[in-house]
Amino acid sequence: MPTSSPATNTPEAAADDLPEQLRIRRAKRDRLIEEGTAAYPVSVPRTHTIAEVVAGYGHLEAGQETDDVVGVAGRVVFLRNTGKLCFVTLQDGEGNRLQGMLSQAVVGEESLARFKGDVDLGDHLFLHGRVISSRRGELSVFADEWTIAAKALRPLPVLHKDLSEESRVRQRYVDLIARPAARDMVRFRAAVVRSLRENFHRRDFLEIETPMLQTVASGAAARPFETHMNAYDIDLFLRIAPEIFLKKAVVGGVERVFEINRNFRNEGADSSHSPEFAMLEAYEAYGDYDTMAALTRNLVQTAAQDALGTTTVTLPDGEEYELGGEWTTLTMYGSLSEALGEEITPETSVEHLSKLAERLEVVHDPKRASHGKLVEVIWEHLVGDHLVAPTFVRDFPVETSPLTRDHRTIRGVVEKWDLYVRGFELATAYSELVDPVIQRERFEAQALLAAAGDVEAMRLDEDFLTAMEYAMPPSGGMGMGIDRLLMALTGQGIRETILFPLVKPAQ
RNA sequence: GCGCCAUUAGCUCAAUUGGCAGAGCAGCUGACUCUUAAUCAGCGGGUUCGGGGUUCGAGUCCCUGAUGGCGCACCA
Repeated sequence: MPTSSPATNTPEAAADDLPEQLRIRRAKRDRLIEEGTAAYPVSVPRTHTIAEVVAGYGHLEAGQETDDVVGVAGRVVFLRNTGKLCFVTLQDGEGNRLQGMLSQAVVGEESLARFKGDVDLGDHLFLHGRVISSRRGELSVFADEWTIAAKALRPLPVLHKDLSEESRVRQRYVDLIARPAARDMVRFRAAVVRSLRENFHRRDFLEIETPMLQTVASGAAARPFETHMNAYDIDLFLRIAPEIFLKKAVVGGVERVFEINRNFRNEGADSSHSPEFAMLEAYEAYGDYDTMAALTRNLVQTAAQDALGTTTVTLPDGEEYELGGEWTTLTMYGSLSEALGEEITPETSVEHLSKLAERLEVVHDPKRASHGKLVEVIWEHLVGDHLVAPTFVRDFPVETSPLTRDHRTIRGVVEKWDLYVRGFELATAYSELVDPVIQRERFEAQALLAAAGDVEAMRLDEDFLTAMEYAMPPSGGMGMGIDRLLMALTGQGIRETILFPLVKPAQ
């Protein structure tokens, strides 16, 4: 039974309501402090990281000892308090592990007894001593001194079982301690984003940051989050896309530009949609959707190579997915016509498309049925849902793409592609619409949809049109979901790729 | 938004037809100078997600709410 000191340091009697294990840990902390031992020292005299010791001494043979003395620290993830020789395994944030050995003959009876009584799984521990290899060949620090570096008040979860999916996202810090795949994802994501940035820098693209708080949320078809600014007493929106401002930058002469930042969409959340998600957008003056396709393929393949070391992705189920080489290109009308066995063109009537949709039992909102909407819905059903290998789908109907320029030769179609990877949309690109007169007409068409009740119709940004009237050079533009790129490179769901995904409060 | 499934000890999970709420790890006490998810002896630990109902009796059945997972819808 722990010598429960008078609970002078315990804030409230509520401590009595705590589960047994938390009460015991709190009592240990209080006792340490009362005895004059820091439970949370300001620092410990660390000389080496765990990784450095592993790298420097990993070659030791079983039983081999050195006289090299190190000070190391890490989280206790394994503890074996035997009689006169104790074992403890320390882990760093990357999951590197190093064993400590504490012998009564070296540290003395009193110190070893304190070690057994004070040190728990989950604590941060400092060890000072010689680097040796145990008789069983485990690299170890043979401690002559030890100190608690930070006392854990909560027990670690079982380390050889995964946390429940809910705990993983609600307490990611615990997930990171317990699950190697969670640790790997953090570093993998950083490597991917770094690869993207370096690739852009090599191409002389400038990275800029555009407003997140906007008076009009435009640039995409989506419902925004709303907020209010007190100082100006105006309603503001969290951006749904950076597109409008990036194009303004292009007008101003920032001719190769990109941004990697967060978008916010007030819509459903599922395994491939998050209310806030990281987006890459890039614009290139004097480029078009073909130069964007080449750029995008290089960005994805280079990121795979940089972060993964290969363009062959191994999915969680063990299957391999190839991102390397050239990618298939389809046209939307061509692939749809082929799948249907009849020619579908931009001239095909809404009535006929509606009948086709009905026959194929494609669900769609009849109130929003337009030629473009129907073509896309039927295409997704017949073609898109079955695309597995990386595929560019080109040349979309005009109605659903208000920011894209008309195709240079085909009437009723715009120069836009979507990149599909394993059935989801990874990226999209346009030959940007730069004619301010046509752009205004497109926005007016969207306004009609909005008036008819389409909450996702694109909003008009007057200042954007003013900017266009100063003339924007012919340009290509591209957008890619960073979280989706991580999904493509790992096969994981979007919530695993985001370190701290939004979760509903448990109440 | 709709449907299905889940929620039990610190963690991961059991509990037969409605009949004494359990295991492993973790914890506590003790033994052990080479342990690796150690072993051995012993001991604690529960608002069975919240609220209501049926019943002699509810973890289990019914209603309702919360959270999560999956599917559908929505998401150019």
